[in-house]
Amino acid sequence: MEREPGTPLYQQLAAALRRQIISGALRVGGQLPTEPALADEYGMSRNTVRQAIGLLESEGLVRAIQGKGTFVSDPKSAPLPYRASLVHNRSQRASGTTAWRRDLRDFGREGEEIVTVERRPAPEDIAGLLGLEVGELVIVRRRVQLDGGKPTALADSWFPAALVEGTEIAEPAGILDGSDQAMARLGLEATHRHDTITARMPTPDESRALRIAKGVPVLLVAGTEFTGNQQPVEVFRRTLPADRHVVKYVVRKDA
Amino acid sequence: MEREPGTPLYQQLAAALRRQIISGALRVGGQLPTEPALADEYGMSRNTVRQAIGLLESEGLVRAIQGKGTFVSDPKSAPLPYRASLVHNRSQRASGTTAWRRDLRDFGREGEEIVTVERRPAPEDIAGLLGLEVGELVIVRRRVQLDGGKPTALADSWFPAALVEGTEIAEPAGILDGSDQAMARLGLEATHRHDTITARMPTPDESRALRIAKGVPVLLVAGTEFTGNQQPVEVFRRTLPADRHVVKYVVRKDA
DNA sequence: GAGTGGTCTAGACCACGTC
DNA sequence: ACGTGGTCTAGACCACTCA
Repeated sequence: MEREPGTPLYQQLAAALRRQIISGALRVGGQLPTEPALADEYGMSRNTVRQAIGLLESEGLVRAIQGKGTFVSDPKSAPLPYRASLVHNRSQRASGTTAWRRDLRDFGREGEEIVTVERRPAPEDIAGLLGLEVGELVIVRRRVQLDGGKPTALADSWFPAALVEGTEIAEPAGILDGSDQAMARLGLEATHRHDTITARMPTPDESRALRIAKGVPVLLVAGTEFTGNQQPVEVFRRTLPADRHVVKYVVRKDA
Repeated sequence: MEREPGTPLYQQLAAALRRQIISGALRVGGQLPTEPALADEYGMSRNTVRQAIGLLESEGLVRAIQGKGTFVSDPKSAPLPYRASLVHNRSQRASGTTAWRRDLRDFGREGEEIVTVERRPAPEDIAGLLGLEVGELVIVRRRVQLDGGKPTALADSWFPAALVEGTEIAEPAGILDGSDQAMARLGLEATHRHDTITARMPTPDESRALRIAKGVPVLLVAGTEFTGNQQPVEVFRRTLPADRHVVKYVVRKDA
C-alpha cells in the first residue's frame, strides 16, 4: 500500500481492505488478517488498524467477533420479503393466515409472534393519523415476530378503543388470520392504505431486541388503514432490520 | 454518572448523553461540552470520550464538526416525500412534469437533474429483470437529482436498446414530463410496476456524491415497469439518503 | 493457555474555524 | 493565537473462543 500524505492512514488501510473485499481477493465469510498482523504488515499501530476496521464495520462490509476474528459479511444474506402491497383481502381470507406467515412458510421456516396488548391514551402522532383527539383511548397490539425462534421484526398496531373495545383485537391472544380480517368481522373492512417508508440507524433498544449487527439500518414502514368512507381504523408501524427484509409493492397505474 | 462495572465506560457515557438529548436537556442544535471538558467532568481519557461520541454519531444523534464542536442533530430534518405509487399516468400527462419536480415545487423549491446516457451490454441482474440475455444492449439514463443546487438523489434507469434506440430516451437531454411519458409516446405505456425497497449504509462513493452524514443510511428503491402484456420495459433504481427522503405508497385492496 | 478482538490510558501533533 | 475536533502512537489489561 502506497502511503499518500493528505488522507488519513486508517482511511487508506480501509480502502485497501475494501478493494480486496470487492475484488473478491477476500471472499465472503473469509477471515481478515488479525489486528496485530495488519499493524505489523502495514507498519502502523493496532489502534489505527482498529479505526480502519471500525469504518468497514460501519459500512456493513465486515463483522468483528471477539475471540474469533474479523470476517467478510455477506451483503445479500437471504432477505425476507415483506410484501406490503400484496396483502389482498380475498386471498388472505381464503388462506386463513397472514401474509407474513405464508411468506415464511414459502421459505421453509415457521413464524411465531409474541403479542402484548395495551390500552392507553393516544399519543399525538397516532391520534392525528386515526382522527382522534389527543388522549382518547387506543388499543395497542405490540408484536415481536420470531423467525425460527429469533426475533426478526417489531410490528405495532394502534386501534381506536371505541371501535375495538371488548373484541378479539383487544385480547392478547394471537389472531390467526390477522387483524385486518378481525376488523373486517367487525364491519370495519379496510379498502385502502397509506404507507410511508423510511430508514435510520437502530436505537440501542432496537439493536438489543432484534440482535442487529453494527452497520445495519432499520426500515420503518408506517401505514394507515382506511375503510371505504375514508375512516381511519388502524395505524401500524413495522421495524425491520434491513439486512433481513425487503419491502415489496405492486403498483397499478390509472389508465 | 454512576460507574457500573460490567458495561464499558464509553457506553455508559453515551447512555448518559443520550438521555440528556432525548429528555431535551440538550436541545436540538445545541452544543455538547467539548471533549476535554467531558473527559475532565467524567474522569476518563479523551479517547474514551471520543468513543462515546462516535457511538452517538453512528446513531445519527449528534454531529461532530472539526474546529467548531459537537452538536445535537435534528432527527426529523424535513424529509422529502418520494411518492412512489402516486405517479398516475393521467395526472402526470396533465401536469406535463414529473412527480419529483411537482413535489419539490410544493415545498417551494426547484429541482434540476444532471443526466448522462450510456449504451452498454446489460449486466446480469438488469438483464434478468428486463427479460434479456446477458450482454444484450441497454440504454442507461443516470440522473443526479439536485434540490436547490445540492445533490439529493441518484436515479438510474435501464431500457432495452432494441426498444428505445434512436428515440429521445437514448438522448442525454432531460425529458420534461418524465421517461414514463416518453415510453408511452413510443407505444410502450406501463400499466403496472413491481417495486422492492431496502436500506443499507452508503458506500464511500455515495457518501461523497450525495454529501451523506455519518450514521445516515440510504434507501434503495428498485422498480420494474411492465406493459399490459407483461413485457418489462424499464428497470430503475433510486438511491435516497434516508434523512432527506420518505417513500410513500397508496395501496388499494381487492374486494 | 494461546490467540482473538474490546476497552482504556496518556500524550503528541495536525487541521479547521473563529477571533 | 486559541480552541475545537481528527489522527496516531505505545502500551496495558480484559473478555471471549477454542484447542
